[in-house]
Amino acid sequence: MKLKEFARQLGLSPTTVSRALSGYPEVSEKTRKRVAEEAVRLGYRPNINAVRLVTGRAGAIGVVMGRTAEFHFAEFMSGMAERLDGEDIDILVSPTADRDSTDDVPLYSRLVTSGRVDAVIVHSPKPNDERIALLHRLGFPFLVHGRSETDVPHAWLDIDNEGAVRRATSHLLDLGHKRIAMINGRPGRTFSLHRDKGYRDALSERGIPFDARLVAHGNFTDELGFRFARSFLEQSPRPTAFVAGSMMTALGIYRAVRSRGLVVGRDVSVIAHDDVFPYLTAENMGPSLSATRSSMRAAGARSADLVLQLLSGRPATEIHELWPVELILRESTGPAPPEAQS
Amino acid sequence: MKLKEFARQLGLSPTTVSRALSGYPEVSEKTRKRVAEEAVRLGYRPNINAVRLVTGRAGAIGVVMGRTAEFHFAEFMSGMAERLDGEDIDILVSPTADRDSTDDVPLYSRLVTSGRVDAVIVHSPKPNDERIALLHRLGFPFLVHGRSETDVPHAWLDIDNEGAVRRATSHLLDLGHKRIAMINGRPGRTFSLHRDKGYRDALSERGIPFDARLVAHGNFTDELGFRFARSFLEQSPRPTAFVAGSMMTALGIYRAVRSRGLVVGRDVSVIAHDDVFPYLTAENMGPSLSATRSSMRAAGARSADLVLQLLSGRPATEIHELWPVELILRESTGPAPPEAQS
DNA sequence: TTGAAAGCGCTACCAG
DNA sequence: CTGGTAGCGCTTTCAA
Repeated sequence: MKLKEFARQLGLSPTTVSRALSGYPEVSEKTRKRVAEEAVRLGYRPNINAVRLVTGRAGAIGVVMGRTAEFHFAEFMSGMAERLDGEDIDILVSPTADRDSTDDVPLYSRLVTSGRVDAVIVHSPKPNDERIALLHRLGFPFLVHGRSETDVPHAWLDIDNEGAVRRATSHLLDLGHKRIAMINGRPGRTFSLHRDKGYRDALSERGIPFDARLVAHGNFTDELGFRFARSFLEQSPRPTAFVAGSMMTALGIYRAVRSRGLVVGRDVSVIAHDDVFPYLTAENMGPSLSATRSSMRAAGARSADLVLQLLSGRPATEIHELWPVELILRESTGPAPPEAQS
Repeated sequence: MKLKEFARQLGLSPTTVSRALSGYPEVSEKTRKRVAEEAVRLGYRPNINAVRLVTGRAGAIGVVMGRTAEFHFAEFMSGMAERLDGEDIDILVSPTADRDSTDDVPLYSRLVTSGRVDAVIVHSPKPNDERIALLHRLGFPFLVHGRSETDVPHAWLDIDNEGAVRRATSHLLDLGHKRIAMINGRPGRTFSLHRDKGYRDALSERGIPFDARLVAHGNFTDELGFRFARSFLEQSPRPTAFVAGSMMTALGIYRAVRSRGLVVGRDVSVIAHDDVFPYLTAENMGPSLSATRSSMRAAGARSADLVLQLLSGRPATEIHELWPVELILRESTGPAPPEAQS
């Protein structure tokens, strides 16, 4: 059913029907109501592609899915979907075969010029991120999930990675730990750098020297968590505590600790960052995992919300949100073992 | 830059340019080449919404993201993206706030009539799935990832869940296990039913009676894996082996086994289904996890491929693929402990 | 408050 | 092989 046909059945002009459906003020309440009801009854829905052509809006927000970050990503998108429900805005996942293409500049370029999306969300930026520069140059609306250090003004939403890790590390120091290892995220990303900073600052506050041999960077996989933890535990004296970038990393660390005949929470303490997954919970690990905690789903929902604001004209320079991170203590953290105290 | 303007700069008609860019055969090779080069040079890209309006194609494949299945889902989508790269077809994730909305019929209905997508992929069907009936009724192209038992002819891609679990169970029986528990997926879904069947058939082949107290159904989370495994292990005699529906479930089982002071691979054997995640690997669990294995990413890529075939006219009735599943034995499986043999 | 008509940018039919 | 042109279905001036 087309607009023309539908309008004729109502005895109205296409103009009036269009206005009624779009909620324009100049249509009488009575007419609007009638149109709305009949649309449902007769199953009339405007052709979305015609609407898009004429309005110039794509009706979608673009995201680029990198191969490495995807278990976070699904949660984020889920949150977006939650917020976008009923908004008539879609989420467009940009196809790419690239391995680590979250920062594939040509891809963003294509996405923007293709007219498929009204805005894009940039994930895991670097301090000096080319994607941000590109998007700004093109004058295209975008929101950064994370932070960069670019001069370019832009909208962003981030969690306080630095503060979270500082607190986690300080807490371990409070417990008497002196050799604290950190298995951080991909090198070069701002969130990893912020976490590095939080870690170093906490150490230096207590006058504990930074030891580069206790810090590693890489993707958030159980595999790397295990490998790095194994190698750290071979040092002498070995670390008595770990700060980990993700739940998957923590799984690897737990396994490494056990494989050395040690016990998590007694011989070795672990604090990880928990993005709050429905299928893998810090509380349910054995022993339950102390964690810095911030919901990826909530970030996705709020990001969608902010993009919507951006699209309705709120200046990007006004849109900056830094979320605090909770530190939740469970069984995986305990006092440093006596032999390490000495 | 619009087509008209671009064509004028080339000294050609819009018609010819359009045809050249779309690869129509009636354009001379020379002209086509020139047009293609100039398009890149001048940065001309057809307005996608105009193309969509006039062709009636949406240029996107729709997927509905359920809240519960999402860690599989990201892998699947990643695979789709891999295949769709360069095809000028997007993946559209349909926004929904519903908890378990993978089979939200009104949602599919809206998705189809909205004109946003050319085809949809249906996940985790039930034997008699309403979504399939709906899509068939509407005459809309779709591919089912999984199987149903409906009479409606349709395209599908599935893995051999029944065979996989039959082999896993048989293997455990070969090892002397007699009380084998199964923690399966969501009740009512065809894949869960197929796995149930594989399990029961393997038992009955050996004349071992089916015991409903050893089977549970639910979402694939570590939490449920743990809870079910705990409760099974409280039985007397307790099960000496588990068949698990997912890696997350297996994590929960491992923890439950350990929490009872038992050892996986010695006191209790575990085989799980592994969808092959980059961030959590069966091989890296402790002990390494024996698994039935089939790549979700590969399924996503192939599904996208099949949808493309569907859209280019291949009959849905021809598109049926059943993928075999590997059984990979690692350390989590071993002979039934002697006391259980008796 | 309602309607007529001019496009949005492109494809595809029909001519040449 | 190339070009003119009629729409695709809708929104939005402008006029009534």
